[in-house]
Amino acid sequence: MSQTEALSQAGMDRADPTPKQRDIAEAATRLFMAQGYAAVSMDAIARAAGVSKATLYAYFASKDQLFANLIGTACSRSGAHSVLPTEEELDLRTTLRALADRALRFLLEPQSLAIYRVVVAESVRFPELGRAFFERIAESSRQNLAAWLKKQMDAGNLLPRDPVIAAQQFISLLRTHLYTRAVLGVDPPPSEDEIEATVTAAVETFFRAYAPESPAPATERRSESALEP
Amino acid sequence: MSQTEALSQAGMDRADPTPKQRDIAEAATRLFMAQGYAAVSMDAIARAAGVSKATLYAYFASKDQLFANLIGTACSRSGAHSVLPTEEELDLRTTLRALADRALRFLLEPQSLAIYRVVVAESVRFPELGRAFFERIAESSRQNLAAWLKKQMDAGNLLPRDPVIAAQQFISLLRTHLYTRAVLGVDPPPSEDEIEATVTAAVETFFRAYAPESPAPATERRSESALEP
DNA sequence: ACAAAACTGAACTGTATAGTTTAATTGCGG
DNA sequence: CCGCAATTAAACTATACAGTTCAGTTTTGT
Repeated sequence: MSQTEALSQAGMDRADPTPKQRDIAEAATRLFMAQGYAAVSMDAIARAAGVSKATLYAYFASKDQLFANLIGTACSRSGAHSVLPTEEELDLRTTLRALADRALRFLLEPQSLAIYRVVVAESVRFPELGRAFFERIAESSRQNLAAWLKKQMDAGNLLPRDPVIAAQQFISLLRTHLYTRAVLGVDPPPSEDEIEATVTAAVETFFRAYAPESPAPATERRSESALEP
Repeated sequence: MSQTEALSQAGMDRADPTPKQRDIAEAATRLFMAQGYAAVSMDAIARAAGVSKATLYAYFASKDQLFANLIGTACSRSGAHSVLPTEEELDLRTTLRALADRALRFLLEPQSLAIYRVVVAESVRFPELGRAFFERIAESSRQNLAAWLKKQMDAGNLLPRDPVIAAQQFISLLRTHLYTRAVLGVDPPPSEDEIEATVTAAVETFFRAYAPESPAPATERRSESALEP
C-alpha cells in the first residue's frame, strides 16, 4: 500500500465502521492532531483506543494509511461546516460582520488549527493531504462564499467584481496576525477583544473596498495590538 | 540542555563559526527545511556535511539544539530582508504595487515556504521557534510596513487609519489561496499570471479601502482561477 | 619538526518503533 | 453447550536512530 493510494481508498472502507474501528479512529485522530505524525506511535494509539495492537492492524494496514485516512476524513468533516448566513433580513454590513465573526472563530478553534498544522507539516510526505485540505476546506469555503457574494453583487448590495477574488480577500482579511499567532501557538491566545477587533477591521476594510456607495463613515483609529509598550 | 534554552543560547555561540560549523549548519538547515525535524537523522546530517558524527556532536550538543539553533537563525535571516521601497518618487499606487509584488514573491520563495512549514510543524514541540518566527518575521515586517504606511497617511496619501492594522491587512491580502496552495505544495505551482493577478487584486482592494478620495475606476472583472472547468 | 588540537571512521550502547506471530481468552449465534 | 470469530497480551523480529567512545589520522600553530 503506497501512501498515495491510502487516501483515495479511505472513503471506500467506510461502509460500516465497527465500534472498535471508531474507537481507534477517534483516539488516533486526537493523538495525531495533538502531536503530529512522527511523535505518535502505534502502541500509543492502541493504548489510547483501549485496543490491542493486533486489532489495530486488523483494521488499518499501516501507520501511513491510518494517518492519511484519518486526516483526510478530518478535512472532509471540517470542510463540511458551512459558515454562510441562513437568514439575511438584516443590513448587509451586519450580516457580513456575523459571518466574519463565525468564520474567524471557526479558524481559531483548536480543532481547525490542529488540522492546519498537521497538514502543513506532512503535506510534503503526504501530498494527497495537502490536496484534500486545499480542496475540501480552503477551496470549498471560498466557492461557497463567492456564490453568496455574487448574489449580493447581483442584487446591487456590493460592487460587481470577481466574486471568487472577493471571497478570497474576505477570508484573507480574517487570517491576519491574530491567526498566525494562534497557528504558531504564540502566547497569549486570542482574546475576545482581539477577535472582535480583527472582525471589525476586516469587515470595515472589505466594505470600504466593495460597498457600492461611499458614505465614508468617520471611523476613529483602533489598535489591536503593539505600538503601546 | 533543555529545548527551551537551546534557542536563546543560539545567538551566543556565533562568535566565530568554524568552516566545519558552517558546513554542518548549511547541510542541516537544508535537510531540516526539506524534510522536517523527525525525517532527518544525525547520520544523514553528518554525511551531507561531509563530517564525522563526532565532529557534529563537538559543535552541537543535541539534535534538538541543532534544530532550534538553525531554524531560529533562518528566521532571523529571513526576517532581515526588508521589503520596503527605497525610493518613492512615483505614484503611490505604483509604489504599492511594486512593494506587493516583491512581498508576494518573497512569501512564495521555496526558502520562505520551507521555513514556514517547518516552524508550523514543530511549533508545538519547540514553542520558541513559533515565537522566533512570529517576532522576527511576521511582527517585524508588519511593523516596518506600518511605519511606512503611517508616513503615507501623515502625508495625506492614505486615509488616516491604524497603520498597524492597515499593514496587517495589506500583507493578508497577499496571503490568499495562491499562497495556501504553495504552502501545501498543491499543483500546479504559482504561475507568473497568478502572482500578478493576486498582486493586482490586493493593491486594488487595499487602495479602494484606504485611498483618500474615491475616483471609482471602472475595473473589469478578473478571475485568477476556478469557475471555469 | 613537534606537540596539541581537530578530525575521522567505525564500532558500540541503549532505546524506540513498525509490524508480526501465537497461544490463550472472550463473546455470540445456533 | 459448541464452535467460530473477534480480541487480547505479550513476546518477538528487524530496523532505525541518538548519542558515545576510541584508536588512529590529519591539521595547525609555533
